[in-house]
Amino acid sequence: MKRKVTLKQIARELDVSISTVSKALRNSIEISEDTRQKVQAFAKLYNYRPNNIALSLKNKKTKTIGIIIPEIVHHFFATVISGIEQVANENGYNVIVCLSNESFDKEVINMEMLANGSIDGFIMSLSKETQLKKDFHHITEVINQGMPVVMFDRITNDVLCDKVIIDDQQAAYDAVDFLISKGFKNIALVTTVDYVSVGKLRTEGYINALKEHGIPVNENMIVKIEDIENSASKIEKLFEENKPDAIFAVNELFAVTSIKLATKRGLKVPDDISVIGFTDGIISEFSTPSITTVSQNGIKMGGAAAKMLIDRLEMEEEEEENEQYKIELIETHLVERESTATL
Amino acid sequence: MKRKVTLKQIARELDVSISTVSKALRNSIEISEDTRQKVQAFAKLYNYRPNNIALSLKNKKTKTIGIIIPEIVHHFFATVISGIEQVANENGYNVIVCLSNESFDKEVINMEMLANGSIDGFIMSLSKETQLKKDFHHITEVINQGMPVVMFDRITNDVLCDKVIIDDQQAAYDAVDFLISKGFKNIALVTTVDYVSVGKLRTEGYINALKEHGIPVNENMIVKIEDIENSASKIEKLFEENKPDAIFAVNELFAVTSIKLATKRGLKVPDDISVIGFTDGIISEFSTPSITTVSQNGIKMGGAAAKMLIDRLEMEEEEEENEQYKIELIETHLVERESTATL
DNA sequence: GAGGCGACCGAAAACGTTTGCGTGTTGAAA
DNA sequence: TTTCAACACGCAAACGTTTTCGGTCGCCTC
Repeated sequence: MKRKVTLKQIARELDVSISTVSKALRNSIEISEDTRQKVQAFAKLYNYRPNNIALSLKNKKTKTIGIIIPEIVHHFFATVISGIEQVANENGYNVIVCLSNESFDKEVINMEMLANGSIDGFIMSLSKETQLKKDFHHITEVINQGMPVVMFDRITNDVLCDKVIIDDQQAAYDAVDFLISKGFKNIALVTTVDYVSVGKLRTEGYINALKEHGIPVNENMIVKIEDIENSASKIEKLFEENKPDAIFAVNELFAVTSIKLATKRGLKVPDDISVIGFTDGIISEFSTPSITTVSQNGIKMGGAAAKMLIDRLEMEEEEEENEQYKIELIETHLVERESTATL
Repeated sequence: MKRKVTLKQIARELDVSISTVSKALRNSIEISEDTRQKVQAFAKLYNYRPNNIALSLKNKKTKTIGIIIPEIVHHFFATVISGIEQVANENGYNVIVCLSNESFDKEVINMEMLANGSIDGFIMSLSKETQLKKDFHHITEVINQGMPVVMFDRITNDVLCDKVIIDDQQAAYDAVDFLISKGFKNIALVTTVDYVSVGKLRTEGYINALKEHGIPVNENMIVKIEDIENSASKIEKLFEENKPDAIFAVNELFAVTSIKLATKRGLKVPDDISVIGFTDGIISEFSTPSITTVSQNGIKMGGAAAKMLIDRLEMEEEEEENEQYKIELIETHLVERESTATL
């Protein structure tokens, strides 16, 4: 077992000083051609690689991005990470991933853990609990210490920082507008409870679309789901009492669950009822029928977030002063599949 | 913007030495009660936290685990990460994730990047290209430098290290055995190309199950898929020429694709044909019909891998010498859903 | 032969910790 | 008054780098 070789060891072997070795390896003109060759040959032979930790300490830069998300077993978040990782890698950064599991406490602990020098900046999406508590002190604290933060998807306006989002309201509007253009008038909404920011915005988009087309909003057509496990009865009640001819669901899990329950009642999708989901994930693509959905490009979101963070990290001090926080909108588009028909 | 405070700054403010501050914070009896109080109060006020990088450099431990996987947009790998992260977190470790995107080169680059001090050990699953090339020098090199590696799922016997796998052959055998017990005799296999280790093992399990029940193995009933995009024609040909009454697919993507193509031909699942998949992911659970599958507990695999790695990392030197490499088998079980019937 | 210059190299500081050991001050015992 | 613990604290090294600032040659110039 040959341990990693250090500058000091090379210096000792070759009977020169540490600084000479360092300079020789970086091709400094201060060092004679002769010594340079010798050192480089030796370094190559012993496969010398500078120690990242020592470099980080010296440069006060870790070249590492911290990601804090609620869950990773969730196609959308996985695609975002994928997008972040790609851009990060292209720029010589690594990513370190922490999961809050939708818990406020774990989000705080993870942030504090990483904020002590392990990373250069954060990319994060809020946990449900954090959104519910509206307590963002852990984030503002980190920002106050000079560590940049980029929030995506589940954001809050109470924190000043760069953000990457989709226009949830517009996207929802477009989806419902699409249904209306297909001739549906009895359109139900399956959404989250209000404190989930994206759920709320999508709900607003739904309402706006109906209003603009002169369709009255019926509160009974709006189902708010807290917990997917216990959602069945609420959705079944919707079918029973309101007989919608179309459903707009704010995520793909709600969409596929709605389809399953509809099928169970003998309703055919899309012949008897059309369904549109949100978030173009595995489920929408592979379930039968495949689901028409608002595609939210996670790769793009992640990439944009990473780019924003790295840009800020590599900004000169002067620029930093007069740089405003930005909000980047990632465009969405409707992917039409089998779960929608024309009335 | 108040920058992070260091020992040095506290020392200067309080007019004591750095070592006094350090010892006071660690409650050393060397320091008087008085000074201790003063230092701790000051540290608390300014929210002092030791710098992780400096600690890493000193202790030669980063308390960070490197994960290298082919993809993250893949439910199974996401669950594994989730399992790793949980166990790692409980033990005070962070995880840093790198994706090889099934590329040998990227796998090598990522490993080299992390091996230079950034992490204490690796948990990894091989990329397809690496499995194809059978070139593992980057892994053995890392191990030779004294950095522990735990491989999971896509492993190789050419590298000596701890491993976490499922008994792929047995699990496949059980799945096919289940189909046979339901009365099926015309069982097709949709699998990967041979160099993917798990695909090969599952294929062997399929063959064994048939043989043990005296069912002849028909090569035409075995479809090997290289690329999911171009798989349709091969599977369609299978339906056309061999009319299987059941299909065993070695992953859920192959299973759902088979179902889709069957449905397209007018075959009803499970009335006309039964399908069993592998890997219990989102698709199996939510597609219609939901898919009977061999459940491969990613969370458990990840947790076991993390535990093995951490155990080894925290082993004393003496133990380390006579410690053998272990292979841990994670049990699988069949989840029966709607895609299988009794003949 | 003195001064200057360029080529080549080393010492040391710095990043932020921890820790073994040395040292000064005190109080009490002799 | 001397001696010796005990106590409280500081010094310095160490982890592995990079980089600034000198320093020592040898050679050239006048």
